[in-house]
Amino acid sequence: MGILEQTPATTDGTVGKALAVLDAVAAFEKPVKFTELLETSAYPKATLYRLLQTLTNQHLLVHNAETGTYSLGTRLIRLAHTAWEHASLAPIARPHVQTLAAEVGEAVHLAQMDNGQVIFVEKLKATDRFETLAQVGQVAPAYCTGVGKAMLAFIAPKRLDIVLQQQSFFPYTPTTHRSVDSLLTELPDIRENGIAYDREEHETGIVSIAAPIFVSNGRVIGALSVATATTRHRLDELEAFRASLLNTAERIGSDASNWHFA
Amino acid sequence: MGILEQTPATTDGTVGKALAVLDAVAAFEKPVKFTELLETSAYPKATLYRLLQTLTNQHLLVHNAETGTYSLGTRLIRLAHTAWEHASLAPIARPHVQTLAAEVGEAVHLAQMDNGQVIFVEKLKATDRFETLAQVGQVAPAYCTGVGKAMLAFIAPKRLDIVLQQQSFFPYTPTTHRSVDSLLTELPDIRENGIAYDREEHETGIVSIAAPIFVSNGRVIGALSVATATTRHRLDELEAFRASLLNTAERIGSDASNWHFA
DNA sequence: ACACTGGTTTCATTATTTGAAACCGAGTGC
DNA sequence: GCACTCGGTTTCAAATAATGAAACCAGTGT
Repeated sequence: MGILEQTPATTDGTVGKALAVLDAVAAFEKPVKFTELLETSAYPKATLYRLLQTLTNQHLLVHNAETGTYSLGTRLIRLAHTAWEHASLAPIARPHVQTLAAEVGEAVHLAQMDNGQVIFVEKLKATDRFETLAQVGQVAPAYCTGVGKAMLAFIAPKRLDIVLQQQSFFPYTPTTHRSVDSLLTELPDIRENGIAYDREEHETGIVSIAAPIFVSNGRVIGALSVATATTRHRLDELEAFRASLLNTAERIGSDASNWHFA
Repeated sequence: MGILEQTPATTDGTVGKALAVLDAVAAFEKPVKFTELLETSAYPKATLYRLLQTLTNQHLLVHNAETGTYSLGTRLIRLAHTAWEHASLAPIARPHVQTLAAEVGEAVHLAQMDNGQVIFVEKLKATDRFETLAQVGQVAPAYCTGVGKAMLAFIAPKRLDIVLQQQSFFPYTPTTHRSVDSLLTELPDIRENGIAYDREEHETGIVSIAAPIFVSNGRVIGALSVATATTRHRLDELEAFRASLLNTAERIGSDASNWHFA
């Protein structure tokens, strides 16, 4: 496998194609008509048609006969529920995250690395009664988030290379890292302190302090952060949560070690 | 298509098989070894092997090299996030559900029908700060839940027949409906009142009052319920929430009508 | 009636999937 | 050390499913 793969999605077989179509549907913000998809997708009419049929049969998509549109099906939600419960750190970490959230009174985020991106598997905010769960499952870039950088700093060099290539370095804000090099200079610091900061790099007005989560053999399996709006706290005030944060991350890691993460 | 299909899962193509394998993995509570799956699955060694590889390539599964186990991948969580946001009632209903939850001070559940089962797309509890979101995506039987019965009472007769066949009528508690007939006798009541009750039919000590949610053309698209433990309230006390419940259901329905449900 | 647009089906061709069997590497017991 | 089993992986010809150009069907507007 070359350093730069020609086709990133090595379209393995029919399943790959079907999944690509599924993603295409997901990419639209709303129910999508056959023709709209046809323009997007690389497959000829008949093929696309059959793929859609298959996906619909499988309840991954739902076809609304009246409007002739396709949207994502409920099977995905069901699957994801189990995925989330079994494959993610969330269930293990939940009690610890809750304690931390209650203690700091700010939003606590739990994230994992997913194919170069950061995926939030838990978001809790003690003050606000509701909200939160709308965002579980959200993804964000690794290079400009606290949790992302916390993980980047500790993953194996070989994987780091790959992941770095997946970063876009889009300049979300003035402080966003705009190149691999810029990002790389920060990582040693993070490694030394075991703490990463998001200095409004992803969203203006949002800062966070993040810590990696290690499993017993030393591998990073996720990261935990306390985030706040600059209108509420300055970044250096988050420093106050540093000890609790590290502590919680530590505890989650050890719990995870005794469970399904090697 | 006969009323009773010989093969319920008409294994369409490779995609169907892959999905079946995915479900098989999901069915296990923990990371699963190749051999364990082999025993379960109907496919020969080589085939299963390749399907697993494909799924892993596609990040639907994750393969842990050290322990040689497969578990559900993060791509599912990501997909489901969008599925949940776009395909479910949840985003539309959220504000209304929140208001209701705050008002009644009890757990509010929002559910949709999914292939004969009830799938909870939102669960909120005003008192308890956290909890809840662990359960979004959970499924439950239709015949013994408030939301389930609320929907059953109003779906098209043709669909009702099919859905009824998908019910197990497992007697969870003494009050659980134990046959189609038993359930059917209750539906007219529900239709008349526009309200369904769960009289500890699914779980001892848990009762609920539920209302269907209609879209402008009269189709049911979901149901809303207020649930409580019998230790906190008796069923007839839930009656107090009836008006608010119906009101909220109504409002969600009309919002939904103006959006992607015909 | 006529030409379109949007979706569905046909059918011969092509490429993918299939699975029995062979293979491989790492333990394990002897 | 050697034969042997236990996962897991790969081979290769045969079987099957996917493909896509084109034909075909509604509806719909004109």
